[in-house]
Amino acid sequence: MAGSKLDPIDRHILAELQADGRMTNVELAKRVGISAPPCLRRVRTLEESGYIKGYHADVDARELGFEVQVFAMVRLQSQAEADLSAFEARCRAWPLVRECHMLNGEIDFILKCVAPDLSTFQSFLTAELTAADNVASVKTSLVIRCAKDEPGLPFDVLEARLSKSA
Amino acid sequence: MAGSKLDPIDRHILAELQADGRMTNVELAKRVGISAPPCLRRVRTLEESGYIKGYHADVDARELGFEVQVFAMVRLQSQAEADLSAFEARCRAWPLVRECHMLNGEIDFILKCVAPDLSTFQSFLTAELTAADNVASVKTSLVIRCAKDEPGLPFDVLEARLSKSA
DNA sequence: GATGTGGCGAAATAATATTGCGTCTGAGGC
DNA sequence: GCCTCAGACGCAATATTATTTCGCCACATC
Repeated sequence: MAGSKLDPIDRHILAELQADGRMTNVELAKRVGISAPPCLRRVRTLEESGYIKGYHADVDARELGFEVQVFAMVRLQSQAEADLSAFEARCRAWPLVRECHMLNGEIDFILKCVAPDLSTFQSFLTAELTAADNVASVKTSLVIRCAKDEPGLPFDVLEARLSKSA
Repeated sequence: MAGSKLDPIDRHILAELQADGRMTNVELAKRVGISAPPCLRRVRTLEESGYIKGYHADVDARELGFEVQVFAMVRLQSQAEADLSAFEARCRAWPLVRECHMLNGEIDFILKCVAPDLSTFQSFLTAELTAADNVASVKTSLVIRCAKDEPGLPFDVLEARLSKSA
């Protein structure tokens, strides 16, 4: 099973750094119950082995002037691999598109977009997204409000699972 | 306009910390072109005023055993505020639900969910989500692959906008 | 029971964060 | 035009943290 190369201390470290990525190493060591040097070694190992992909400040979108958040459900005309890849590459190049997931079912892609205001998004939608090659249809839904936006993963679910299989 | 209380250096700090939240203050100061003490003062101010909501390690979901990611489109029977809030509260309590956004249009909510495997998600879907009070219908779409998942905001868009209005 | 591997922690050192303070610049009042 | 003051800067000093070094112990292998 994936993740089983990690011991409980490693998972504890990941959970703590997921919750507060700027915690000092001494504080982290205290919380997971080991001393600072081995704790730092574990963190470095987790970083190098890819368990930790990076650290990011969580910046308030509204405060910064990004008032609008939109989900766009995209259907393509062709689902040939070359066409899927081409669309993904286009998404990566659009700064307003923050996430692009390929889905099963009738919708091919779901995009999470941000914009400073509605007109900026509308311009993007009509001039770029809908107009792009191979795009059959785009259905957009404005985010009215956000009830939950937890970064990362539920470590409690993971722990429960591992204790069962043990 | 929102964000205009920030000068270019502040925005530069936000952009850098969004890209690498664990950058040392001396490195950050070097990049934004001021000395360390005022740089740290600015970071603290940005944290206290809520521009920076927190810092998080980005943990690899697959490596940790979360193989499955799903978007769930939920419609409710009643859209009265009390019923909306009740559903949101339930979402906050479900660990597999990482994001819950209220949308305009025919879909009331979109949920981003993770799970260790498909059967775990199916159990959650049938026993919890679909079975919850006031839920009229749930349409789920499995994420086949993720082409883009950028944390945070496009600062280049913001800078372009501000330079135009100047 | 010898031996090697891996992880731990104490101590020392290097780097970083943080505080205190003197200086400069720009806005507003006289 | 000049004075004053608030805000922000940078230097230098100090406190805290990160990082390296090294010896010790537990466990698995033979």
